[in-house]
Amino acid sequence: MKADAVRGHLDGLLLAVLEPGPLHGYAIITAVQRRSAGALELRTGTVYPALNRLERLGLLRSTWDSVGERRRRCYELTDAGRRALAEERTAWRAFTEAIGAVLNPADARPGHAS
Amino acid sequence: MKADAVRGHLDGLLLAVLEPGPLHGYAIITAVQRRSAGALELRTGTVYPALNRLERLGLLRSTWDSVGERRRRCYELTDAGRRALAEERTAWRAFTEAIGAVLNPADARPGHAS
DNA sequence: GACGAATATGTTGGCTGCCAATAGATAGCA
DNA sequence: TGCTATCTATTGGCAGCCAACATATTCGTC
Repeated sequence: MKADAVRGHLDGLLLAVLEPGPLHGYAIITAVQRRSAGALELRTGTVYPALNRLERLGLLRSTWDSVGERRRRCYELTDAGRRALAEERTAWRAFTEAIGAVLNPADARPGHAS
Repeated sequence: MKADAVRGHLDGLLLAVLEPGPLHGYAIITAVQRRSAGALELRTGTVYPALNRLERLGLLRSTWDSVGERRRRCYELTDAGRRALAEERTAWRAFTEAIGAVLNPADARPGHAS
């Protein structure tokens, strides 16, 4: 996977891994990596600023929680975040259909009764 | 479709619309637009520099052809271009599978016997 | 014969947004 | 005593697409 590939789709990834429940930043990175079978390795310089931005936008809410002396910042989806996630999924579908239609015009697209 | 969406996938689009046969720049833009059902509207400032770059890379070959007084620059795929297109398709598949797996983890993916 | 729209090719500057590099702290293990 | 994993965070850079601009031909139409 070439670097920079997630450009424009990062927000959706972050919102998606937070859908099942709250996670802290480091766990978000490993969750994305695990869910993508190792294909997507986000960097801290990518994730932490993005999480802050999403919180400023009201899509996430964060709380500090302590495990012993270690502090973790846990993020969870807000209602607006869930709506945004739904929009990201719709946009992703439109995006892949548009690019896919150009890249593979002869697609049989089975199961799609037009 | 948000602007900037094709970032990282432009080369594949250009190579793909040239697969059936040679086209000039303006026709390439309309072809992408038509194939994507209007979703992708590439700009000249995006396409012309990209075509030049792809020619420098040896993936395209261009010839000037004249229709009356008007001059058109027609691009066609080279062998290297066809190989690059195949790679772009493979990369696109890996990309959509990776993002899709994170975005829609519960995908039933019918027909895929794991 | 003038005007607009479509056809056709190109360049320049700028901005968005991800990444590499860097920094620093705790915890567990050998 | 180190080494690795866990955990958070900032800064600077730059790739790459786009908006805006510049220019010319062709065709319909008024």
